[in-house]
Amino acid sequence: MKADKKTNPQVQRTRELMLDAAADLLSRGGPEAVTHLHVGEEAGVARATVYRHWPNRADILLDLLHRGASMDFEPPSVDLPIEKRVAEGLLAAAGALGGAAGRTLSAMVGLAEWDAEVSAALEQLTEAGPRLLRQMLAAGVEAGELAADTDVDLLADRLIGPLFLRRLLYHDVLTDAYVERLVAATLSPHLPN
Amino acid sequence: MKADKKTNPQVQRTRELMLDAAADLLSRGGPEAVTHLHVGEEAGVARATVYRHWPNRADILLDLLHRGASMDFEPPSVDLPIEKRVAEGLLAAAGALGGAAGRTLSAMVGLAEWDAEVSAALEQLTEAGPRLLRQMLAAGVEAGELAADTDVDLLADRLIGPLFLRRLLYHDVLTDAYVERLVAATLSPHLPN
DNA sequence: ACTAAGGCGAGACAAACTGTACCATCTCTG
DNA sequence: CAGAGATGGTACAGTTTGTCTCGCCTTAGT
Repeated sequence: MKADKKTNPQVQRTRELMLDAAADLLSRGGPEAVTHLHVGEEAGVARATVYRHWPNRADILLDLLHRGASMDFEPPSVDLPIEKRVAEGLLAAAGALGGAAGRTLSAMVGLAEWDAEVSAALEQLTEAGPRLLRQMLAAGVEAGELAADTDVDLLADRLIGPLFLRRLLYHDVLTDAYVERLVAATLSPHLPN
Repeated sequence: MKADKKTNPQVQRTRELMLDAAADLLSRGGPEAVTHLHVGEEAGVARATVYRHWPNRADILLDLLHRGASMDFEPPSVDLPIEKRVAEGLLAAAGALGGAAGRTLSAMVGLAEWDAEVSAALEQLTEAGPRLLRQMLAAGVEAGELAADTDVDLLADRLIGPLFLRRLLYHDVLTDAYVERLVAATLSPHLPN
């Protein structure tokens, strides 16, 4: 037997080169710029090689998204009050949205509407952030920091929704002040005091 | 002189035919399906004619979006309490998002990130809904239905954001129950009672 | 180090798509 | 009715897409 595709260093090398090029193209020119031709040129790789790795253009984008799924947020220290913990998490998310991740997300939103696979990838990708937030909120409820009848899912939507709205639709920069005002306004009614 | 392009019925006829076809293509196959070739075939119009009306593909989409900018919402009756008025408006918006307008919006979000003209059109298009909502909220503040120190812009974001989040990112259907829970949770702390 | 398996580079190729030009025909305006 | 102009249909060159082949190079196992 020969080397497995997943361990062959030659395959991995060209694959990384091509994905780097594709990520750059996506960030600079949007999904339509990610073609086999462009990726090959940008990566210094034969066009046929790009086709060998990904028969369809959508496959390139999917791999790109799965690769960039490192949207992992650190759970903040538990010592802080719930407001600070939530604000910290949302600030990290807001920062990520401001960079390349925001552009990638825009691209995915536009693609996911008509491509089931991209839609599934988007679902998987966007689940990470909210899940951590829901865990934080659920912990807050359990600890009595939030009202016992709090609807955690809805509260998570109400915290994340405005950030996506301003970033994706309004193309606004998400300032720290905005996030803090949002957290304060959304969370304070649920606080016991 | 001959007829103006804007009043010539021949021009208007083919233009409407092509825009109808383009709208159908956009809804069924996304922005990439809207090509001069496809629009011509779908509209039963010569390909050259499509080029005569719009030299670039982006121009077709822009006209499509400006045409579909009839996202006008009726201001609800003033007799109802502020919660009901807001809920009514958001329910109308949620309904619109569930149909073709939602798909169009998805497409625009994906395009606006890399196309300044589409971005401007999106801004114009998405300003209508929030503006009416802000007016409703401002009227509520003025009438004493909402706390005097209410941040109207932020409150509007907090009402609209979750809807966009669930529709565009999670691909969920926006149920009436969800909208009502959202309005109740978001608005109740600002009510005077 | 040697060898066989297999990925890669380079090019050829047909097919489809893009953008433009031309002209005969049809429609609108006055 | 007549002229201006828009459309249909076709032709054309240039580009892009997808597939294939062949010789070279890297890799894994001996």
